[in-house]
Parts: sequence; structure tokens; C-alpha cells
Amino acid sequence: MVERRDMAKAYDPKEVEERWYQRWVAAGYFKPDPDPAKPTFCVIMPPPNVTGELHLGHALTASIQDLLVRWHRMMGDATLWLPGRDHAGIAGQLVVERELAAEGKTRHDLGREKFLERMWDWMERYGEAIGHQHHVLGVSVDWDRERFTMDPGPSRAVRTAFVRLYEKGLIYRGARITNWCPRCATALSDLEVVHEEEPGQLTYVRYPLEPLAGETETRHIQIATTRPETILADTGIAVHPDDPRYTDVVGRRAIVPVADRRVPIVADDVVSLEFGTGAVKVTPGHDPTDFEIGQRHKLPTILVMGLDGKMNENAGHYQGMTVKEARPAFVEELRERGYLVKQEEHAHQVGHCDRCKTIVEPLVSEQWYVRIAPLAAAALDAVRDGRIEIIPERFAKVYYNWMENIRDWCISRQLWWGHRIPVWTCANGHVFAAVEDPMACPECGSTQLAQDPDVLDTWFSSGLWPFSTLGWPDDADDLRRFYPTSVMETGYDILFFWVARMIMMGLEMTGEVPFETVYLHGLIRVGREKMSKVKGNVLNPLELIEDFGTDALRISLVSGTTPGNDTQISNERLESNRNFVNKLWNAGRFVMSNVERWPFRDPMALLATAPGAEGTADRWIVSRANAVTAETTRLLRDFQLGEAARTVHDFLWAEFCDWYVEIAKIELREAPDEATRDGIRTNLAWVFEHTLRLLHPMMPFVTEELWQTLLSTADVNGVRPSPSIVIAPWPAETSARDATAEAQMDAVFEIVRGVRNLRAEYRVDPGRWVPATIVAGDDVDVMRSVAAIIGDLPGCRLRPVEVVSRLDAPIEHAVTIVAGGVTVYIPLAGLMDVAQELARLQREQAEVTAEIDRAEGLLARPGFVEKARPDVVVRERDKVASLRERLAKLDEHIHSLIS
RNA sequence: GGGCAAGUAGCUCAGCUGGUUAGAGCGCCACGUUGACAUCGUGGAGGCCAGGGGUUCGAGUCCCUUCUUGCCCACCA
Repeated sequence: MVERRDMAKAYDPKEVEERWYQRWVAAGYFKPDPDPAKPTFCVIMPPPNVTGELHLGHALTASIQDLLVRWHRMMGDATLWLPGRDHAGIAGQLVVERELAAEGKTRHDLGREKFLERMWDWMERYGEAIGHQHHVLGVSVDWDRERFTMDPGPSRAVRTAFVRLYEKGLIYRGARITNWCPRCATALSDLEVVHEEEPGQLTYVRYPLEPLAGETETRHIQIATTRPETILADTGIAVHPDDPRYTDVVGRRAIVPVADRRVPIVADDVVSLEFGTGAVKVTPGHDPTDFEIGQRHKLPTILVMGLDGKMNENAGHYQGMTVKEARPAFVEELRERGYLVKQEEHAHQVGHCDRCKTIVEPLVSEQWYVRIAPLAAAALDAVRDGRIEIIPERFAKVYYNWMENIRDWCISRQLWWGHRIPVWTCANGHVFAAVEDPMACPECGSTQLAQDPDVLDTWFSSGLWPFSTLGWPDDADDLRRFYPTSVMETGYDILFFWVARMIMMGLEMTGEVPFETVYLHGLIRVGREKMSKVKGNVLNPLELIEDFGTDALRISLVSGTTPGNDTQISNERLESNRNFVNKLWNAGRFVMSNVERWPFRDPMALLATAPGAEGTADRWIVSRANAVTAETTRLLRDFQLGEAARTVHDFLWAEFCDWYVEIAKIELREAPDEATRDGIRTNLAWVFEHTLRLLHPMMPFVTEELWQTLLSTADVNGVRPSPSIVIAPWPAETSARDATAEAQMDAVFEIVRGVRNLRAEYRVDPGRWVPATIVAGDDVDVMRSVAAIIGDLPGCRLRPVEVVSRLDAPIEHAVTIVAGGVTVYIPLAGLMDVAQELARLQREQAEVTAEIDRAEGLLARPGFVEKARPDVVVRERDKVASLRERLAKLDEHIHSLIS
């Protein structure tokens, strides 16, 4: 027998939350059920960057995933949620470099080895911090399976994937135009460059044409550029082939100003006829478009800028200057030498490094690339044919658009922190890739080997995450059991960075989709703005938890939201959800204070039948609980998490607390015997326990605390309940409803609302009891059974309540309520005013009449009865019938008041 | 230049495949506190669902269009 637990008057989230998490972990509840017969549910946690503390975005991801995971666990699936951490390549290196900078050092002062040691220290420190924060959030992950991208397992997966792609010819090395961040001193993929519009100048420059034989006057061609300093690297001029202005110069040569180089004028489709002068300088070394033009027309590539972002030896006396310095100086020289035509203000898109915001310079360098087209084709099919479902659906279109226009992926980074590219060159120049560090060149046996100094894009390892964490490339048990995983839940902002790459890599490496569903959540905003450290409006989840509790934070993050839509989080919302937690707690206190010994039975066996009392209200609440279970389950299945949360929230507050608890108080008081009382208590406990399980995935801590408390009173009577709500069964769906009880209670609610309304309107002293007579016609028996409830509910105060089928003699000075199919007479001596009563009834009469008109208008509308769904027609007809009945009664009362 | 989202009560947002009199939280007004809860209860005020057009028996929901805001993508230098 478990000792009965006491409940504190005030709920203390902190104390409760700290207590349960450790117990859950220790008990092993977060480990997947080993039973191989069970269906699996697997979520791989998106590895948070180990670049600092968790922010609200992480809390959002964690809350949604934990909701899904806990729900599936309760559904009986063998559930695995695998936690991970990411080394965050460039971002990670950047934070440590900043730390070094504060000490006045650079990574070069330390050297590669020492620097990497420092990186590892840092990662460990912050990895722990993140782990702690996840504990506080209550994530039900299997910590024993935690993975870090730089761990031996995932690292070997990275090498294996690289080697496979390399040997298949899908990875190549080449000198191509790349995005270069001068500050980070590394190449970047297209995705890591963020374009922002900036004011700038469009500089018009005239290039002399090389004179033709016999041509006496020097002709010029005018171009426009936003980056005049790159003129020094020009190797051509391009015009549109259909541009009549330039047909006669195509094929001739122009002389590049200052550089004094003769370059061909070529015709190319990409040149716009409208922009600038219609002629464009071609600078293959420093512009992606120009690089392609250069390729097509076999123009040479010249670099005037080095990897340090400064002008190089090809820039003549501009060597050593930064772009910022060189540009005005060069324009000045153009002016002096008569090449400058004009400069115009011109806003244009400038690429910045995603991480450090430095302006990115496109330049040609040797990099490693993934030939992406074949991977993208397979990834497109997987979504198109439905093997992967993206929620919300609209992001599938975004995905298609990106995949269809994808360009080769630059995967080499000139960083130190990351997975080293597993390619070696031997003394004899043989180049080869290998999974294990090689001792000798496989071709010539040379032992003089040099590994490529570059590391891989951090997203390369992330792309393997759904299977590298499960043991790939080995034939691991987890991989066999849990792959493909079930849901990939993450923010839409990394659809391309991560989701798309996982799909490509997953299909290529395993031949299977990495996950069946992609659920994309929105971003969290504070006020109107996106959270960012720069703006200083980052909300720390730990602080919010301190103030409101984890459960309140978690439900705030999932309720009232829609997949893929951004959400605002505010103190008001957090407060209202903290109040909800408090409401639940207090409802629990009420239940507990009444339930001495709860006859617990296996919850699975209890579903279809009302467990205890047979009263109308008791049958009603059980029927409603069943309906809410079905609805909540359906919504969760459809990933309508916000709606699911709202459904249970409203049931608990607006039905269970506002009505049933109040009714139960009355029933317990009025019950004729102990057996009846026991029935009511059982019912109370049953519905409450049921609701706790529905709420558990959304607010795990308070529900566990209450559940354990409730269970401590349970007379388990041979049944073995779950030791924790974490592994308790999800309430099963049942079609068991009690339509009669629901209809009868709806009538009760209508009457009660009418009474409260009337008291408020007549300003009856809230403490005063007044008698009432209910004229119920054929419903006299039902009304008698609920008369005490109607009389005693808060705000009613009717006593005595007499129920008759019809009135023998009129009641003097009574106000009347026509509601729920009955008439309630309330004599209000001293307060009743004929004129006021008449006005009130007439107002109601007008409302009912209007309503009848509307419904009859609908029914009379041509085509409605024939074309509308039958149930809609029936509903409207029923409505008209009951409204007419009500109207007749109102008319009668009005008539009697007048006469 | 292309695409997407949002525009619903004073504020922040729900509203699934079209179907009662459009909802919630917060805020506001009035009243209420001796045992679940003032982190509360009861009652109330407050919305031509951005504008216009269309489809339909029926539109917040579907289609077209305009406006406003935000975001994403893109090789007009």
C-alpha cells in the first residue's frame, strides 16, 4: 500500500520539477521498450549548436518533440528520442576565436593542435550546460544514446559517406568561383551567404575599343559596375546577342582601363538589355555570373584579391589595400585618366557571411564540391511521391523550388574545427580518400602522406545525423530497428540547411528516406521582432522557467500555435498558462480531498462505461471525457498540436472545473447514502485521472505529481497500475457517448445561465435565497433529478425548488425564464417590476424571433433543402421547432403580464 | 524579378477537408471571498473576419483582384 501523499496548498513547480526528472531518468522510462513486436516511434533531436545557451527556439523544439514523444510512448510504441549536440563548425570556431581575441590572441598564435584542444574544452563545458538545460525542460530523451557530431561513431560515418561519394564521383575538387569570407578566411556554401540590400553606387566606365585597321577615331564601349575595383581583373566584355546597339562590336576587343589589357567583347544571353548600358564587364575571378560567362567563352581568370580580402599583386599599386580602400582610390584614378563617365546611387544586394556578417567576396579558389544534381533528383522524388510528408504542406513547394535550382555544394572549409577531409596526397602525387587513416599510398606504397588541411562543412555531418546517430555505417541494432525515423521536427529556417541535406544524404547512403514526416515549426518572436542577441531581446528559457515553471512554459509554446507560423511569446501568455497549471493543481486538491479510497481499475478496462455514479451529470462528464479523448487523439495524429492543447484545456477548465466539480459538491452533499457518494467520488477521480493523462505530454511535471498523488489513494485491488504516468497508457478512443445525458445537461446549463443572468439583471442580493418553480411538462422526472443542482450551483441560490409538470395557478410577482425546454418561475417580492419584466421578455422574444426568421429563411432558400447536407437540414428544422416552442411560451408570459 | 505567409474583439492569437448566432487568453465594466482555486468565480460590453469582385443553397474558410506588413528565394553587373 502506497502511503497517501499530501498536497501542498500552493503548487511549487520548482520543487516538483526537480524531483521527477531524475526519477524518470533513473527508472529508465525514456528508453525504448525492447519488445520487438511493438511499433517504433523515433525522433532524432536536432543537435543544438554548442555555441552557448539554449534559447526559446530550443525550448520550442524540445516542447513539441517531447509532446509527440511522450504521447507515442503512452500509446505503447517503442519510443526513442535521441539527443545530440553539434560541433557547429564555423560558428563554434568563431566563439572560441572571440574568446581568444579577448585575450589578445588569434588561433594562429596557438597553432592547430592547441587550438583544437581549446575547442574541445569549450565544447565540453557548454555541452554540459545544454544538457542541464534540457533536463530542466523535461525532455524525455535517452541520454545513454546521446551523440556528438565529433564522436568516433558519427565521425566514422562522415568519412564513410565522404569516401562513398568520392568513389562514386559525386565529390570532386576544383577551382571554381566560391563565396569567400575574408574574416573567417574560409569558403562558404551559397546558403551561408545572406543577401541584404545596401545603398551603393553604380559606376559607369568607358572602355576604349582596340582600333580596327583603318579606323582613325577611337571608339568606346560603356559599362556599368557596382564593384569598379574588380575592373583590374576583367577579362572580357559581354553584351546581349540581340542588342542592336552592340552588334557591330561583338568579336572586337576592348582595352581594360588602367590594366591596359585587351579583352574580347562577347555575346551572352545572361546580359540584360535594360540594365545599365547593356554592356557588362566580365570578371570571372570575382563574380559568379562572370565566371560562367568566362567558362562559356573561354576567358581567362585573373584574381586581384587574395584570401585575406586584400588586393593582391595583380592589382598593381593597389596591392595591400582592402576593397573599401581600393574602390574610391581606383574610381579616382579612372576619373583622372578620363575613363569615368558617371556614378549613380544604386541600391543592390550584397552578400554577407551568415556568421560574422562580413561582406563575402566571390573569388576563384580550389574547393571540394558535392555534385548535387543526382542527389537532389532522388530527394525531390521522395517528397513528391509522399514517402516524406512535409507539414505544413506549403513548405513542400519551397523545397521543390530550392531542390530544382540547386547548385553544387561547396563542402570544404578552411577552418580547423570540424571533420578533416579524409583525402591524402602521397609524395608521388597520388590522391586518394580513405575511411581509416592510411599508412601508405594504395597506389605506390609511399608512406609520405599529407592529409588535406581543410575541414568539412558542419552541415555535411548534420546531413547524416538521422542514421549516423543510430550506428550507421555499421549494421547496428538501433539502425535496423529505428531507421527510417518517424518525425523530423525543426524550424522552417533550416529546411534547406539541414532537412534537405538529410533527405539527400539519407537516400544516397541508406537507400531509404531518413524520416517519414517533417514537421516545421515557426520562429518565436518577442514583440514584432525576431529574437537576436544583437537586439538584446533574447528570452532565456531558464529565467522563464524560474518565473512560471516548466509546464507553463511548455504549454505556452505549443498552445495557440500553428505549424510553420511564427509565434509571439509574452508574459501574459505565460501567466495565463501558469494559472492553468494552478487550476489543474487545485482541481486535483479538490479531488484528493474527497477521494479517500479510489477504486482503481485498469484504465484500459474503464473506458466505455461510466465508472461510478449514475446521475445525469456524472454520465454527462464521462461522455464528454470520451469525446475529448477522441478529439485530442485525432488532433495529435494530425499534428494539430495547438488545437489539441486547447481542447483538453477547455475541457478541464470550462467543463470539469466550472461545471462538474461544482455539481459534484452538490451531489456529494445531497447523496442519500455512502454508496452513492462513492460512486460520485469514483467518477470524479476517473475523469480527473483521464484528463491528467491527456495533458501529460504537454505538461509532464504537474501531471505526474498529481497522478502519483491520486494513485496513492487508489485501491488497486489486484490491478497493477503503471509506476508513472510517463508510461501509463494513453486513454483509448471510444465511441461511448451518452447523447441523452449531454442533451439534458445542456438544458441544465441553459437554465442555470438564465437564472444567473436574471439575478444579475435584477440586482438580486447575491447572498439571498429565492424560491423557484420549474414547470417542466413531460420532463418533470429529469428536472426533479437535477433540481437541487440547478438551485445550488454558484450564482443561482434557488431554494426551495419545486418541479411540476404544469402550473395550477399563476404565481404572483414572478419573473420567468424560458430555457432548456422548461419555464422557471422565480417570485421576486419587492424586486419584480412589471415594466422591466415585460421589456426583458420582449427583448428575448425579439431575439428568438430573429433567430427563427434566420433559420426559416435558410430553409426556404431555393436549393437549400435539396442541396445541403441532410444533417444540416435536420439541425435547422429541429432548431426552428424548439425555438417556436420557446417563443410560444414567451408570448404566453408576455400576454399574461399585459392582461 | 519570383514565391510564401500574415491581415479575425483594445492587445496576442485559434478557427481541420465550406455548414449553428465566429472563439480563447489577456485587458475592460459590474458583482462576488468563511474549505479546490482571487494564479478564482458569476454576469456583461466589444468583431460588415483588410477592401472589391466571383463560385455556391450557403464563404472567415474556395477562386480572382487590390492594399498593408513580414519572410524566403534569385547570376541585372
